[in-house]
Amino acid sequence: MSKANTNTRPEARLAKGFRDIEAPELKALNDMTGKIREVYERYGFEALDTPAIEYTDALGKFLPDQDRPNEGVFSFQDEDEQWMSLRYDLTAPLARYVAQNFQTLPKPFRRYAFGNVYRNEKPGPGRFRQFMQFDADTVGAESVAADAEMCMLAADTLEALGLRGKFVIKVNSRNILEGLFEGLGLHLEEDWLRRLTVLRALDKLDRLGWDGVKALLGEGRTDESGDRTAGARLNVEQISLVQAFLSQKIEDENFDGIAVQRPYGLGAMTDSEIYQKGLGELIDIKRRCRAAGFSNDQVRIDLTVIRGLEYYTGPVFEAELTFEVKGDDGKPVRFGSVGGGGRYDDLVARFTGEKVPATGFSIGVSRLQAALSLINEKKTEALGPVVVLVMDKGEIATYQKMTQALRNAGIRAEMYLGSSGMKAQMKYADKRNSPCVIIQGSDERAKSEVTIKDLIEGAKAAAAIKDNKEWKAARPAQFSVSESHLVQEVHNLIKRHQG
RNA sequence: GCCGCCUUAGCUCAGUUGGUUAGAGCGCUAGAUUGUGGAUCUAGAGGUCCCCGGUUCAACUCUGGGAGGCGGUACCA
Repeated sequence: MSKANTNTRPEARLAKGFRDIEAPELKALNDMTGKIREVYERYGFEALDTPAIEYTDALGKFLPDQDRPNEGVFSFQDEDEQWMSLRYDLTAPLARYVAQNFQTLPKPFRRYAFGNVYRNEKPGPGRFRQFMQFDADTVGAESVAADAEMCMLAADTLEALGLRGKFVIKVNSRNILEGLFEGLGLHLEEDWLRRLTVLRALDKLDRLGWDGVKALLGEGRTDESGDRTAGARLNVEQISLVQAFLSQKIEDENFDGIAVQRPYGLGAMTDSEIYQKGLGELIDIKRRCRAAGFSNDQVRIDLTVIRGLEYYTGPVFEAELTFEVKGDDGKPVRFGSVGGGGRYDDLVARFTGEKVPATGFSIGVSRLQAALSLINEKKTEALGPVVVLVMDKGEIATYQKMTQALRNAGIRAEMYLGSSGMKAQMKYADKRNSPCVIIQGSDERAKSEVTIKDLIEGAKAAAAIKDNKEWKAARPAQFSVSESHLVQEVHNLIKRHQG
């Protein structure tokens, strides 16, 4: 290839917001999803896989008043000019599936799903444009019992992942917030934009604190970079009402009974029918969780939980990690929520016109894994395959036979497939993290033996040896056995290293 | 989207107040060691100094624009 062609060659690069996952992380991922799956199965959810691509209208993501899809979703047109999109969550495809198979499904329908979802947004630290979710949903159950179960499922799942005492499932209800809006005099029809702004502001409470949120509720806020965010233009009385409202203590420390402490002046707001409905839901969920043996630390009422803005209609949940980890720069890393969900009673109705109650919980697998990997800082690297060295190209059949014998005994093994000499083969095995290499040159062959070199022991021995010649003469951590004992000896060696 | 910072070897980064052959560490390849990975030493390969235009005798350096990356913020089912 001449130099002139250089600029026509593509650059080998990852698409922005996407990433490669290599063996050690893949293993951790598989372990983790296995544990989640086990809990979901135990709760009685049924596995369901749906495609990564759906028709855009089925996902409900066309821009308002336009025949173009929402910018946040990856979309393209097929040859019929129909818009298709990569799924951005697992709930919208579920709604489509339920609507399509409504007649034949058992109701309530309870399924779990696991897979990659895609969002066409600016990636950030720990935020990618492809990431994994693990969802469980109950469709067709109106009872708040179904919501309570979601909280239990979430708690049990995080317990199963070894996070006992390190997480909390926070619960709130949209109906509570609806009560707040009624109290503020913001009505659904004429004030929906301000209501949205209020929700957005409250959603930032954990990051900005009350000072920042108050600014956003009022006139707006200018951040450090000089970017201006418009506020909800509430007046001072309204803002302090919001703060007082959200600071209500709904539960006492022991939660033997529900103790509602109302700050002064909230009477009118908390008397509303919709607020009482929400309060009833929260108390019901708490009672059920307590009865099922979940503690106050595991499932807690928190009126500041907002969740998504679009489709939730009742209780909402958020799983949050409560421990702090310092990043490479020594600054604490925020994980935020690693999962969430809630009741969405209108999603299937988009297709059928029939209102179908549903509630679900979703784990952000990728984010949770990032958090877990910071706790278990030392990730033990998995052993690679045993490598059978090719000492003599004329004897490849013999080497292949040895390799196959190891494989048949359930041992990961491979014959060196490159074309380099012994030294390079050793380096290769080292890089593969092989437990040992198998050597049979003419010396061993003459005696019908093989040499097994233990790379892990060898590495330890090498640490003590300064002089290379001496070390090589000693040939540490290797031994010869008769050909017939090869499999057994390798088996023993691997067993030793796996503890 | 908005604001700020950044872009020099595979990686992490020096450097040139604008001057001729652009450096280091790590990594890689090879040799010292003709059948032995990880220590040590030596050598070698590897660069359109992000791209396009402008100023200049001269641009990797100054300037204008663009792209990409990072961070904050906004949006986020």
